[in-house]
Amino acid sequence: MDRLLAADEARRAAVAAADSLRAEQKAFGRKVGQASPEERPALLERGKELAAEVKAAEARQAEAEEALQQAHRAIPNVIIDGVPAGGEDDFTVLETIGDKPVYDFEPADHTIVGERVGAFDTARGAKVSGSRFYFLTGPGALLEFALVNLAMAQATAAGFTPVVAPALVRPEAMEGTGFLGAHAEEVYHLERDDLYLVGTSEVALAGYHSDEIIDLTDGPRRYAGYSACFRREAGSYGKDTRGVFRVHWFDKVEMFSYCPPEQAEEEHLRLLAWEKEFLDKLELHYRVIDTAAGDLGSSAARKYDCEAWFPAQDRYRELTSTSNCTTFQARRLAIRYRDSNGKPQPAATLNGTLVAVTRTIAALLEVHQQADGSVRIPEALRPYLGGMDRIEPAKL
RNA sequence: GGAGGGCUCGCAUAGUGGCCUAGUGCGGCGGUCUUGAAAACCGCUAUGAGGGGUGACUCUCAUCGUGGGUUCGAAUCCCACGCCCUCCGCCA
Repeated sequence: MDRLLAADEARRAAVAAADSLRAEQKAFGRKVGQASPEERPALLERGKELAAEVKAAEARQAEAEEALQQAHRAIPNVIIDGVPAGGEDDFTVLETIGDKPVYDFEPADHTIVGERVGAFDTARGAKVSGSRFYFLTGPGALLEFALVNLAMAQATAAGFTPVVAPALVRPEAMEGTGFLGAHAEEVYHLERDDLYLVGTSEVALAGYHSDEIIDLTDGPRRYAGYSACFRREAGSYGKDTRGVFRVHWFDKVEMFSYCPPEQAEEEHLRLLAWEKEFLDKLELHYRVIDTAAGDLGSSAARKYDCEAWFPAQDRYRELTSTSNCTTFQARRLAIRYRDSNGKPQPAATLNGTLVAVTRTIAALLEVHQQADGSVRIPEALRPYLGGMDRIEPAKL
């Protein structure tokens, strides 16, 4: 913090120095313009000196501004009061919804169920693209579209603007959303074109209103973005290697909201409520956690995760996650709104998963499997599957 | 991939080295006039950084797509990049 204040002080002084020199040069320029051709050569000597001084002052200004930027970028977002302290395991459980389902047989891992009903093919995924890739096949492919359509229908009904967002973005968007900080190793980069593959459409949806002053007088602006998502999964070697639980690529519908900072905490709870509504429709048992400060990443000031119960793993695993980024992303991306005085101010940005397709399919297969090897389709999803109420085991 | 044209303060446009402290029109906002409105007239009209006043305000600097360069001086000249448009090629 001290470093930041010092850097800002230095920048202010450098700017003031450069400003006054520029003013002097400007006045001098006018004098030269009005001078007669005979008078000019004598004046130009002084002009050269002035130009050199201005140049030097501007260099110092640029340096001071860069230093301040660096100091700023190094600092992650400020955590909201009440967020649990500590690391990954120090979360607080806020609530638990539903009861653990009871099985009168030994529930199989989602990988087994998926193969049994022919929902995906990871062996051929690996053959074609490498480990952590897959083909969704038959009922799995249909489930993807059903889940996406159910999510988009819910979001649209709630007033979100549906969006299909680009999966490749420029460095500014990646940097501005905070993904080149602590999570830089997670991100795919295309060197040749200097483009990044997004890990979430949050990146594109935040970039959408960058360098804009948006109108928030009618309340938050909400977008539901669908895109492919790519994650290197560096540092997770050997973790969740089977099936489609943790993969390098998946499709996702993401909620994204822009609102005035003072409304951000209530908006965060609304996003959480929409996530819960969706999980309820899928008839899943899950809990909501308040992620600890050490596990927030650089952009979030608070993060709630919904973790569904996976019976074969006998664990709660993250299905959705919603972050309140307060003004962190908006300050970097120049996303502003006019406050009640008409003055531009950084807006707050928030995001939340509606459905991360493959992981949700994994949950559905594992949770709704039946003794006969079939998988029951939750009621809400059936209209999007032509009325199908169960997936039968594939032949062979 | 190749060739050409373009990017100016909400929109449209003027501006080819100093009188640009960026002009004009439209739109928008406020006012005068009016019973009310229209018209007419007057004023205002972006962003950032910094300074002055309790405040309505006011002053300085920067910004003409972005970044460099040339020059005493750049919207204007040079280079690179981004984006848009037209045509050719290729393509789902």
